[in-house]
Amino acid sequence: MQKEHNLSKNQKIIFDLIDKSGEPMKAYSILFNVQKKGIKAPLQVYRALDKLVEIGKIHKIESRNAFIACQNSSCQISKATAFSICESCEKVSEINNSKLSKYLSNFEDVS
Amino acid sequence: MQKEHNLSKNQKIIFDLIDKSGEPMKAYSILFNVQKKGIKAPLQVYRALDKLVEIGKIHKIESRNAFIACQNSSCQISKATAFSICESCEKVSEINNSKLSKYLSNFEDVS
DNA sequence: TAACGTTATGTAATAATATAACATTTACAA
DNA sequence: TTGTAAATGTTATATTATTACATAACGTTA
Repeated sequence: MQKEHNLSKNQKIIFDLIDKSGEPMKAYSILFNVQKKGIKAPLQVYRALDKLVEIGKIHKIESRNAFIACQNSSCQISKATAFSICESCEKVSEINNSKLSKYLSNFEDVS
Repeated sequence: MQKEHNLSKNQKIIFDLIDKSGEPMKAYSILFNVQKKGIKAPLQVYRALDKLVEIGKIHKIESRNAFIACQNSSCQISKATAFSICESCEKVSEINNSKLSKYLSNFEDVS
């Protein structure tokens, strides 16, 4: 089990949005969606996103510059995450493969 | 063996620069470095980078917005590439693990 | 509860990364 | 030699992310 984190106001607004959407969301799209809740500037979004990534509630899909809620919050896979991304429909899924996550977790560069 | 590609002028200039550097290079750093060779605009750089990625001569490190020469140009690993990135020194290495590349190559999302 | 350190927030400006749109030139096979 | 795809050149602009600085809220512990 992961440590319980009390999300701050902005963090909660932004996490809820991403979690409900179920798919990767981009920072400025998030910004647009939360403006009615008083979040007005990119930095407010990026700060919340940074924190949410840090505590493992969301992941950044680097190749898309987008953020998605973690699907494995109760297990340790969240520390070694990989995604599949369909090249035609763009559907993103968190890969759930214990061998892969073990390999990534234990990875040491021996070069 | 991979198909032989004849690089165009801009592609060759940019590939040579990345290949010689031996580490990930960012697009605007590349641009700065090739201005004396007549490449003056971001788009000229991005177009060459796109093509070089497409033919497998370089990889994009998505989390760094940077490009590095492929270290496996003569084998099929180049189609299923992963990198290790040191979190303190930033050193990047292309992972060479046949089981991993086989897993990635054969990956099918069954969800 | 007062004082302190830490975390979160607010705001403006700007840096860094990437693409759109359009015109022209080059390479090369039919 | 000409038709076509690939590559190039150029300007403008869109998108993504950070710097810098000020203020407020939270939690601890003296």
